[in-house]
Amino acid sequence: MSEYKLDCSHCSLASLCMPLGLTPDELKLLSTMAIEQRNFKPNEPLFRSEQPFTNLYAIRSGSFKTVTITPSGSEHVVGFYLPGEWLGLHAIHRQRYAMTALALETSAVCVIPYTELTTATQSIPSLQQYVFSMMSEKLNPDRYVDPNSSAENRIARLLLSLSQRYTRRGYSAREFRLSMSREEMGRYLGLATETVSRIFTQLAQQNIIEIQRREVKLVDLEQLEDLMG
Amino acid sequence: MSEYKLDCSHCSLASLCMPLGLTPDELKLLSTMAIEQRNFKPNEPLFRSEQPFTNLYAIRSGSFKTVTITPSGSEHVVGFYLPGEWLGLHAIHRQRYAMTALALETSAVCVIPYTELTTATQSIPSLQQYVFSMMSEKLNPDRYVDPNSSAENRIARLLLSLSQRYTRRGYSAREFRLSMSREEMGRYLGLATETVSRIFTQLAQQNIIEIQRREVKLVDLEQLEDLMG
DNA sequence: CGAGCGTTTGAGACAATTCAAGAGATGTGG
DNA sequence: CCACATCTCTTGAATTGTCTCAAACGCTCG
Repeated sequence: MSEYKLDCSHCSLASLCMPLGLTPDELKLLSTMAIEQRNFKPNEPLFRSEQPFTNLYAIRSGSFKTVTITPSGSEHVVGFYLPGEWLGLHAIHRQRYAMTALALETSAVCVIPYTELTTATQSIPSLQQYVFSMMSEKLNPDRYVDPNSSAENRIARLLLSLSQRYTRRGYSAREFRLSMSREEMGRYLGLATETVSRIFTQLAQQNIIEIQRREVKLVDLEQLEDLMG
Repeated sequence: MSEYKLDCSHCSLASLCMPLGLTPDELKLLSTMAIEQRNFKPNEPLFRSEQPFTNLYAIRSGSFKTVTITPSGSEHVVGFYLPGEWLGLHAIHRQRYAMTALALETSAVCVIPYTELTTATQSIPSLQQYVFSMMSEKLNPDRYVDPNSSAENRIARLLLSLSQRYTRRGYSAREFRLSMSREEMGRYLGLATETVSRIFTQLAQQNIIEIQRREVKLVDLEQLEDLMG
């Protein structure tokens, strides 16, 4: 986990992570924020549940999962995070992280100190709007697993969600590499590992997807959308 | 659906809905916001899915549910809302409501025009903080149904969530009236109506709760918490 | 008092889980 | 660079929790 100084105004992900259309004055203000970069190896924690909240994190590269541990000791996956997405917003309220974030692969994040951010949002209206909007996006129902839906439905949703989010980041909408294991998908979707595996083979037999280990190809997007119900 | 002019500085719910500790100057600024009250009968819509987003709503009295309709026509309940809680935050991002909000009983809300709110947050730091905090709270994992959990677990969670939220509002933590039907609970928790009913009778037989129709009494809070696992 | 809706209870069906085993990758050390 | 250990993924068979279908009960309100 190493660190570098960064300036958002020169970042290639800025159009995703902070798409603001700032005036020169505002840009100057933004670059007073002390943004650092930190690098992570697979399975390294970004923050841990119950730690005091200080920073938000924007993903530069790689991916993360957030997890909670139930009192009975099993791990529940709360979400997956891709480049350009922010982690830690849930902790503003309690001033403590309520889950643990772990790197799914070699990854890098920008560290955004929360107090510096709120100072900036106070004088940059479009930045305030952006934070509101980003938090609002996460409140939308399609961001959560519908407990009424079938296993097939949940997996279709996850694949399409990943597809859309990769597309926004300039990757292929139809072909990508899953950075999480079957078990992690299961613990996110509320399904047994075996069920995830079975559904994947089913979808492949129906020629809706092709899948070899973690490489997926969405062959028939229309049928996949139909499965979402 | 009738309307009245309101001033937050004289509202009895202000300590819940906008607990800000404002300076006199800030209070003056806040009271320039044109807050109206609207009243609702059971099952009246507050907003509908796909309508353009203009207002946030704070509940003064009564309760609401938010629902989405799946393409196959069935209703999924996304959440329940009690006095002091805000509705519509999810719509900031798309500038459109993504669900329909319906009154569960006779209810009243404060209408908060979003543009006026963001103007106010820009000059009242504690108000900005409050909005961030409120949105952040909704991102916490205990706000969502864990698709991994058993029917018993889900119902225990819902009961305890309602209990806590009623407590904050000065009602009894142990005894309250459910404003939603078994069916609505089921559609929220991802369970059949019959399952909800069965679990309630089970919990009553174990002397963990007492329940008669919609009147609940949480007899053994500890055991109920254990069930949350 | 009867109509209608919400709730409860029972029995059979089914989707997903658990348990069990094997196949296929990936990594390590000699 | 191969051999072995380990991890992940797949497949099968039995089990189980929840759902669906069906019917009866009990409020509530006209």
